[in-house]
Amino acid sequence: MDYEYVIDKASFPKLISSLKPAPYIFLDTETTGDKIRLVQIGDYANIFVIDLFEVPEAVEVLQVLLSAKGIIGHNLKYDLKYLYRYNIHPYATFDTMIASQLLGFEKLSLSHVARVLLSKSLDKSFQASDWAKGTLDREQIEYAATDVEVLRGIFDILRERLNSLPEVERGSELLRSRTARIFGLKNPAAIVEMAFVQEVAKLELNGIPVDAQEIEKLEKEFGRRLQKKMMDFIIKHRTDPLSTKQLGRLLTERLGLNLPLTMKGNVATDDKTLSEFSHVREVQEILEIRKIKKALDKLKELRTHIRNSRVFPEFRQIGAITGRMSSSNPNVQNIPRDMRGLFKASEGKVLVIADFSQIELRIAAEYVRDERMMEAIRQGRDLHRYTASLVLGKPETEISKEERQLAKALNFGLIYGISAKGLADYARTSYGVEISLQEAERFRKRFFEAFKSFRDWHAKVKVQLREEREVSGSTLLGRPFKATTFTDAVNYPIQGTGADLLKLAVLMFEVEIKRTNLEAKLVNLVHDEIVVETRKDIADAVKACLEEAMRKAGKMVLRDIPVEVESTASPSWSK
DNA sequence: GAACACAGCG
DNA sequence: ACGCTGTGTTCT
Repeated sequence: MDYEYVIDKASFPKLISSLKPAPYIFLDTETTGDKIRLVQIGDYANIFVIDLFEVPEAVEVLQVLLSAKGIIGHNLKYDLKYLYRYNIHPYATFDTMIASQLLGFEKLSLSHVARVLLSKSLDKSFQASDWAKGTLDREQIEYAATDVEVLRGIFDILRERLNSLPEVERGSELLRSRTARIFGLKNPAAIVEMAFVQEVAKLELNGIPVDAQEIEKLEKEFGRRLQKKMMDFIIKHRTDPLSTKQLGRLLTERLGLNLPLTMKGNVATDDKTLSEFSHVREVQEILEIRKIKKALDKLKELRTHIRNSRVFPEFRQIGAITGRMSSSNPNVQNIPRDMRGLFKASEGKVLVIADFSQIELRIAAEYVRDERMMEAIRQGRDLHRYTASLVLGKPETEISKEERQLAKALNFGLIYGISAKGLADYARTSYGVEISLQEAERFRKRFFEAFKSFRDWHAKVKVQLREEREVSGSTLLGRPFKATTFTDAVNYPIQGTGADLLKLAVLMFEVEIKRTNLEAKLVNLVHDEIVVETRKDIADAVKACLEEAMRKAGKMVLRDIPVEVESTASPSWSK
């Protein structure tokens, strides 16, 4: 393998002139704590290993060179977070790890992907070597250069595979984007994911502002309250309220409650089960302790991650099989609604919060092209009320609250893969609507008579599963999926299209913000919601930008029905 | 350390 | 009934 180790300014002219013609550059970095030691860059003919400890001046070369280039790397989020710190902003990105994930790989390390695609084994033992030492070994530099060589090989194959995915009608605008043109990409979902890598890197760098003092105060307060309640409970019942095993014995053997069993044959003591016995004192005590415990856990989780009045969660770009993101350390996608006020913008700033209304139902309607539901959405009707009126055969004005709730469960059933039993359970546990299995079956039937395209779709999926044991398909932007159960097969395309839409909306927002010269920080993404931090004085303009971006994305993904966006600007995340 | 139960979110 | 993560207890 041919490479050049750059430790002197004298190498710059050669580096610049040889890489200048390349539209994209393969890139990797080796880092020490908060510093970059090596930047490996190359095209199909050259590899340069730049030692920034030896020639820090190379940063300026990289700033200029990469500002006009696409970069290709494995897990680029990692490299970008460093590069941004050095004010190096590549023009476009292609992440081979994300590409692999999109194509269904489960093991994602560069060495595994290289082994599968190139039948080449990679020695990764140097990755953890000492990159901070004065003079690097020849082996270390060679190892660093190898990564670029591997990237060349897997990029060509991954691009080819992405471009071989079945074509979709939506998102043709994306084929003119810089990402599509530079890397030669044809699949809209892949184009979105590749550009989105930069957004995830920024999201992680931005962090989310919190009220650190309030979190600490509440944690102490909840800690005291929990301790007291726990003590009382343990003394009174000689039972640990956090042990479901002991709890099961107390509730059934000693208190005589008739509780159902869990899958593994334990006594079920979850919230839904116990809510039927809320007249029992002990049950009230348990539920109260659980509530406080949960709040305390969340406060603790947040507190342990606070730095400078912010938390910096890790976001996995494709965290769910459907393409949704996930968040951890701390998880900021499952913050209890009544704790969102703890996420506070600092003085002079606000959070702009926007979400898509009923987005999955809208996606489902267009995905299966159910004319009746699409028309109802176009007319801006209350969809749950409308469904209730069709299923029950009476005017919308006569639909009771309970009937609307039942219809809501039916509509959700579309997204999750409905069954009569599932419907009855869900209506009871989530909405307190009690219906028999026969009634549930009747409602389901009426529902599918009203929305025939959904009936046909579900039937088709079932046949396909029986015959082929699996369903392969794609979201509206062409994100591929494979499902082996009915519920997955009907849910994946809907949830997946929702993921496509949110990511595209964030990209459009970025474009809109640049165009209008506004300043705004993306701070959280929660499946159908975008949270942005900005200065108070420009909040209205940023809010308009965000709404506009989300609507534009909505029009690209759903061509035949409107999306609706709700937004507010507020000092905190709560509304 | 793995598996399970629970609880929070969309 | 779909998709996640964090914490705690219990099993192996």
